[in-house]
Amino acid sequence: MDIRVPFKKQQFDAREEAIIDAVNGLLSEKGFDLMTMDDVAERVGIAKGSLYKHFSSKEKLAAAAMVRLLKLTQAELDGYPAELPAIEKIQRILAWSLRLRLQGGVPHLPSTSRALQRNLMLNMDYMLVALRVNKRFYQLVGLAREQGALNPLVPDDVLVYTLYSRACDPTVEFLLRDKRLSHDQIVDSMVQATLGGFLSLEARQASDASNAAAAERTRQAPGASL
Amino acid sequence: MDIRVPFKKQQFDAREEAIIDAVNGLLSEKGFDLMTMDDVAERVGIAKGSLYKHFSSKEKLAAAAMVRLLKLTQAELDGYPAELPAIEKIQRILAWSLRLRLQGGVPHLPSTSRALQRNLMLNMDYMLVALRVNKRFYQLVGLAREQGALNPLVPDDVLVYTLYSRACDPTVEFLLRDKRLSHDQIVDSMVQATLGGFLSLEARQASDASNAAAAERTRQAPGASL
DNA sequence: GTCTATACACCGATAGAC
DNA sequence: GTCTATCGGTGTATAGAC
Repeated sequence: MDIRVPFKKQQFDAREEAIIDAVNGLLSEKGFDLMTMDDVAERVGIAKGSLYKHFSSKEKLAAAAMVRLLKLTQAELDGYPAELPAIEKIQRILAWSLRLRLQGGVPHLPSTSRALQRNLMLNMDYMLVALRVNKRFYQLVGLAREQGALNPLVPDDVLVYTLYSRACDPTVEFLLRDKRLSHDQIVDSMVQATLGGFLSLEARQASDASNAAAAERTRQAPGASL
Repeated sequence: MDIRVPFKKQQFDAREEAIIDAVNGLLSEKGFDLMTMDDVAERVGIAKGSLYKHFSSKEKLAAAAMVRLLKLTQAELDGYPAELPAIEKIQRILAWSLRLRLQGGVPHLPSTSRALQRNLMLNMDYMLVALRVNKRFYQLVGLAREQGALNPLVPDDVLVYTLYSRACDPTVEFLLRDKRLSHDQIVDSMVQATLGGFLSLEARQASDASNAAAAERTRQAPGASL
C-alpha cells in the first residue's frame, strides 16, 4: 500500500500545527477570554476568514490546543521507566509541566467561562484524552499511596487537582517577573513546595536529604544550575 | 463638634458598599474579564449611568473591591495574639482566606489583563494597602524562618506568592464541585497541602501530630466538623 | 444623582469574489 | 482555501433630560 501522504494534505496539516502553535502561545499569555480570533490570524499570518476554514469556532481552537497538551502529557508519562516509584513519576510530571509552562507552552483556560467548559465537555476528542490522562493521574496517586509515600491526612483528590492547578499557578509568573530565581530554581522550589505537603513524613525526610545533597552539588558548581 | 454624619452622605456610602458587594460577588464568580458593567448595575439594582457617578471605570470598581479585601486581611492579622508563633499566624491567615473564598468573598483577578494591572499600579489607594499587606507577609515569613519553622530549601518569595495564589487556586473549585469534602475539610486539606512543603522537618512533625489528633477527635464526634 | 438613549469600538462569525 | 468586506451583537463609557 501507498504510505506517502499527499502534498496538499501535508501542507494542510502543517498549517493546522502552526495555528495551534499560535493559539498555544496566546492562551498561555492572555488566556481564553482575552485572546481574539484577530490575534490568532495575525500571529499565524493568515486572514481571519481562512482561520474559520480550519476551526469553526474559538472554542474548537482552545480544545485543539488542550488536546495537543494532553497528548504530550500522556507521551511524557509513557517515557518514564516502569520501575520508577510512583511518587517520583509524580514529581517528574509536575516538573515537566512547570518547565513547559516557563517556555510558554501551557494554554491557560480560566475556570470561569461556562461557555467554554460546556463546549469542551461536548468535544469528543478532548473528553477522551482528558479522561485518559485523569485516570492515569489517579492510578499514579493511588500507587504512591500504597507505596507509603503519601501523607494520610490529605485525600487523593486534592493531590490530583493540585497537579492540574500548578500548571496555571500565578506564583510562577510572580517568580519569573522578579528574575531572582533561575528557571531551574523555580521548578525545583515549586516541586518541593507543592509536593512537600503531600508526602508522608518518611518520604519527606528522604526527599529533603536528596534535595539538600543536590543543592550542595549545585553550590559547588553553580554554573550547572543555569 | 458635630460627629453626626449627614443623611445624604450615609445613603451615598451605603450605596457604594452595596456596589462593592455586587462587584465582589461577580469578581469571585466570573472574574474581571467576564464581569460587565451591566452585570454590576443589575445586581445592585441601579442604572448603568448611575454606576459611573460612583466609579468612573470598570478598573476602579475592581480596585475598590481589592482595597476592601486587603483592609479586611490587615484587620484579620491585627486580631491575632502577638505571642502566637509566626508559622501559626501564616496558617491562620491562609485558612481565613480560603474560608472567605468558599463564601464567595474573594474577587478573582486573572493575572492576564495588562490593562487592569497597569491601572491598579497607578491607583494610590490600592498600592498603599497592597504594599502594607505585602510587607506584613514578608515580615511574618521572615519571623517564621528565624523561629526555625521553615524549610531551608525553599525561598521566602515562594511562600509569600503562594499565599496570594491559593486565594484563587482552582483546586478549591474542583473540590467544591465534587461535594465529597465539607468546607472545613477543604480548608484543612488545602492548608496542610499548601504549607506542608514549606515547613521544616521538625515543624512538619509537630504539625502532623496535632492534625492527626484533631482528625481523631473529629472521627469520634463527626458532627462537629460540619 | 438617577434614569434613558446612544456613541463608539471590538469581537465572533459569515458572505462572496477569486 | 485564501482573501476582503461586513453583519449582528455586545461592552465600555458618555450625553442629556429630569
